[in-house]
Amino acid sequence: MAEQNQELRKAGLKITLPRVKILQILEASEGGSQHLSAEDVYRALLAAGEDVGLATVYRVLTQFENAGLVTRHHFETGHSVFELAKGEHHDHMVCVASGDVVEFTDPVIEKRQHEIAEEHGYELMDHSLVLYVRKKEG
Amino acid sequence: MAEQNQELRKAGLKITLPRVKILQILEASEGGSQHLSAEDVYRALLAAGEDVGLATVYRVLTQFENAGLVTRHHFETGHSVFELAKGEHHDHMVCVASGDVVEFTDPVIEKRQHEIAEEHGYELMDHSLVLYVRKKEG
DNA sequence: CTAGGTGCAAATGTTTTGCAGTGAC
DNA sequence: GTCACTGCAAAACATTTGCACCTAG
Repeated sequence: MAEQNQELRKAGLKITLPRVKILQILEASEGGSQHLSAEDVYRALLAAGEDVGLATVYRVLTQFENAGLVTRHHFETGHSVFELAKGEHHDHMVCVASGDVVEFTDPVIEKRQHEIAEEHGYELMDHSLVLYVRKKEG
Repeated sequence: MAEQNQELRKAGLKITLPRVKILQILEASEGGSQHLSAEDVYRALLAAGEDVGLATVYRVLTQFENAGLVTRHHFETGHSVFELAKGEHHDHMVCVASGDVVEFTDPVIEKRQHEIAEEHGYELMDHSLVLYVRKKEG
C-alpha cells in the first residue's frame, strides 16, 4: 500500500483517503482493462463503503490527469473515461456490441501519423485513435 | 436551392425552413472547412435573421446524422461538432494552438486498421482518428 | 497551526424532452 | 385536415465551483 503514496507524493499531492482509494480502484480495474467513468469510480467507492463525494472524484481525477498519473479519453459516449497511465502509449479498439475495450499499438500507424503531420507543416503533439469493431462469428 | 430539398426528401424529412436553412449554413461553412457546434449553427441562424430555437437545431442535426447527411465528432472539447458528410471518409488534424481543423486520409493507416482489427478477431466497423498538432515555426 | 483537501449544494454548459401551437403536403 | 415539425421552457446529464468545515504534515 506504500507505492500509491509514493506516486501521490511525487505528484505533489497530500496523501488523503479519497486519493488513495481512488488510486486503488483504478489499479484494481487494470486487470479487466476497464476504462472507468467518474460515475463508475464514485459507485465503486460507495460499494467499498467509502463516503466520498462525486465532486471530489472529479477533482481528484483531474488532478491525477494533470499529474500524468491518469489519462482521460472521450470516445464517442458523451462522458469521459479514465485509465491509469501506463508507461507506453497505446490506442483503443471498442466493441460496438459488448463495449469491450482492447488496447493496442502499431508502429506503422504511429510512424505515418508523424509523417502526415509533417507533410502538412505541423508537429504532432498527441493523437487519439479509436477503432469501433464487432467480434467476428465463429 | 433545389438540391437541398432533394437531400431532405431523400432522407424522408419534410422540407421546412429550419432544415433548409441549417443545411445551407453547413454547406456555406464547407469552404472554410469549419466544424460547427450546435451553438455555432444556432448563432448563424440568428445572424441570418431566422428565428429558430436551439432545441430545433439539435433535433435537426441529430436527424441529419441519422439520415447520414451529417457526421458528428467529439474531439476532446466537451461538446459535439458537426460537418456535412461528404462522400469519402477522412480523418482530422486539430491544431492545439489555433483550433484549425485539417482533413486528411491515408491509405497506409486505413489498411493497417483493418489488419489490426482482424488480428484481434474483430471486424472493423468504423474508426476515429484525430491528430493533435502544432504549426511549425517559419 | 494552516494550507490544502473535502462534502455538500448550487451553478454551469450541453443536449434532450414535454407539450401546445403551427405548417407542410 | 392530419401528422410531422417547431418553439419554448423545463428537465436531464456530466462536470465545475463556492463555501464552511476538516485534516495531513
